[in-house]
Amino acid sequence: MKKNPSLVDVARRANVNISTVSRTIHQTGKIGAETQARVQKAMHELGYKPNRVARRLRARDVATHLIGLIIPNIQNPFFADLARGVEDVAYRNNFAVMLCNYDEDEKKEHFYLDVMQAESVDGIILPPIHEQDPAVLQVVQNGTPVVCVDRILSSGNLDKVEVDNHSGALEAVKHIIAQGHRRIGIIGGPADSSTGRERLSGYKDAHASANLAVKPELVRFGDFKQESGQRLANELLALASPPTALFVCNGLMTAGALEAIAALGLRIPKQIAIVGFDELPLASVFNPPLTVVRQPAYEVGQSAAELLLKRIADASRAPTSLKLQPNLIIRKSC
Amino acid sequence: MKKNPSLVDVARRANVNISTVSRTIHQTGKIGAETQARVQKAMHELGYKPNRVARRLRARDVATHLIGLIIPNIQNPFFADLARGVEDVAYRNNFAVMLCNYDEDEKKEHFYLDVMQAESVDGIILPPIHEQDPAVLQVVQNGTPVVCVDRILSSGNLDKVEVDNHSGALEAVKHIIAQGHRRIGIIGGPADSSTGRERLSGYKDAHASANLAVKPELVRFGDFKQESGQRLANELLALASPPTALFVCNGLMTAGALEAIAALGLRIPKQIAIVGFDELPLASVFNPPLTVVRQPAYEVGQSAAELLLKRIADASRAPTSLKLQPNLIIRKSC
DNA sequence: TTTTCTTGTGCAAACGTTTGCTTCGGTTCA
DNA sequence: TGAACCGAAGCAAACGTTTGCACAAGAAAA
Repeated sequence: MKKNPSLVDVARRANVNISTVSRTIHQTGKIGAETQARVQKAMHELGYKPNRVARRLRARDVATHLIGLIIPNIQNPFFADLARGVEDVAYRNNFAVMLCNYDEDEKKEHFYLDVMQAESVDGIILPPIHEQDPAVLQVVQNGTPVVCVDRILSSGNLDKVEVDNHSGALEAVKHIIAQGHRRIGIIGGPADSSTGRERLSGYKDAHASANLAVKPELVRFGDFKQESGQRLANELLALASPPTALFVCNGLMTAGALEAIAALGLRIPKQIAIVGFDELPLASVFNPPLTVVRQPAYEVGQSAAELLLKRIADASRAPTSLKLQPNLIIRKSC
Repeated sequence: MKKNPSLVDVARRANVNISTVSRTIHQTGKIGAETQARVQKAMHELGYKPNRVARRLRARDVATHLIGLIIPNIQNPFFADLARGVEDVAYRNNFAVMLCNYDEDEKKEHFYLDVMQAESVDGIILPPIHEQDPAVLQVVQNGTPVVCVDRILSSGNLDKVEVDNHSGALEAVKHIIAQGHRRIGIIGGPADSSTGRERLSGYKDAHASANLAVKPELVRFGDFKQESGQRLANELLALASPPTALFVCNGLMTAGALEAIAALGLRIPKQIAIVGFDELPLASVFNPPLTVVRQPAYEVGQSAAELLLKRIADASRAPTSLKLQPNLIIRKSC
């Protein structure tokens, strides 16, 4: 294992003290021009790369150029897009991103939260697993900047970026109703997630504004994974009087529901109409093309990263809360 | 910023030396039973969490439980699956994963390679951007364990996990030929990537074994992103005598090609048949369901992580090279 | 000439670990 | 009664930075 050159090596070669080298790198303090040149030369010759670990250890109070991103599931295209948004902004600002998946598993979320603190990242971006997550609050109290995305935390005065789930769902279900549907099944998210709740409330409000009663048997709660979409769609479609349209609250579950529909041989939209949350890679070329609520996932990631970077630069700024608008893309599935 | 408790705090509270605390944690050296108990108690009361940064700084020669994963694009489902494979294995072994996207951009790849070395990760998993990537070799020479996935490095005797691209493409194109097609367009990957080359060679060999000539105008090279799939499909389909079938060398480009086909209003498979590399989320419920070469992406990630962990544990083991088989899933698009 | 600023540089502490070495009391063995 | 050993715990160095402080030498001010 060849050791990387350190400050000491550079200093020795340039015949100066390590502090001079450090100050040359950071342009802090007064250093004579020709000394700087000598140091630069030595660094170059040795191929010196600062050791980020040592830097982080020493300077708790200084930006270490590392942020953490903890997401439920990288296989969900929504989060993949979001992650790209975060990463692109980070890269432009010379930050590295440490990305972890918690897979909707609270234990895993906590493990990664611990890891990130132990790595002393400059800040963390995450969708909290549910609205009162004491572990996240704990981190905040420790002084680590946190930006919530997608899902929010009920307590805690934090920077956050969310999507207007209520209005997205409202618009979608209004559209479904406008197509003449009266029995509309919903495959929702977990009841304790803010996104799940808000989308459900949009569904309910759309019913209310059309003077339609919500039928409890048409309301199901999934876990945002594909399998639950399939299972719940099957349950709904097996009802004595099944829904004529389905509103599915995320992309993966929509894919699952589509599988169920395909297996049953039902025709879309005649026998069963469907509107899903989240754009999917093949949605526009699907046959029929899918009507979906498109979330600006990439932009959510970007904004969150920008907010986090601002907070890292200035811990005292007032928390900002952004709400991005989704948009209903009407195609042929409803 | 509340400071996390350190070894010193624990030691003070338990009335012992920090070394005793450290040794209690790692069960190294002889520590009396009641001392251990006292230390445990103190750690618990203080909520002590070891500082990973300090640990990494101190112990260059000891596993620091952090591995790096550098991938071209997290928005490509193949890599998302692969990443999950890596992450699951890592998590089971108490390793954290630092994930970065280089977006097929060499400068970005190098930036992240630098970052990971500077973070002194225990090892790195990556698909090299092309076959002779000096930066990667440099890292290897520095003594950092590296496992290549998906794409390989021509020099360097490394652990690697690849997919049998040649046989996957061969089988797929043989199937296309067996369906009666004689003019088969290929939308390939970059010519300097091993995956691109191998898939192309499978395409050629399938032609050869059927005594078919490869028509140069039917061979196009994309960049594994969606846009290029769309553009090249349009080019191919605009030919004076267009292909009757398309073989598309990755999932994102397949989605792009599908867009082009949909825009042209062509019917699959009658007017244009299509087989793509990579399974896609909606492929099985697509209309018609897509015939694809499924790559065991998750398993590639798993195996790579296992290999890397083994190498971290024992630097002197002989490099292992794994080749996983893809399988052709015949559905209705060809 | 002496005093007071600059300017450029070095010294050394600190961050939180891990670990080789030392120390110290107590057994065991001759 | 020593010599030799052993088990338990402490001391201090090291990892590679950053940074407050000290210091020397020359310049400016008195």
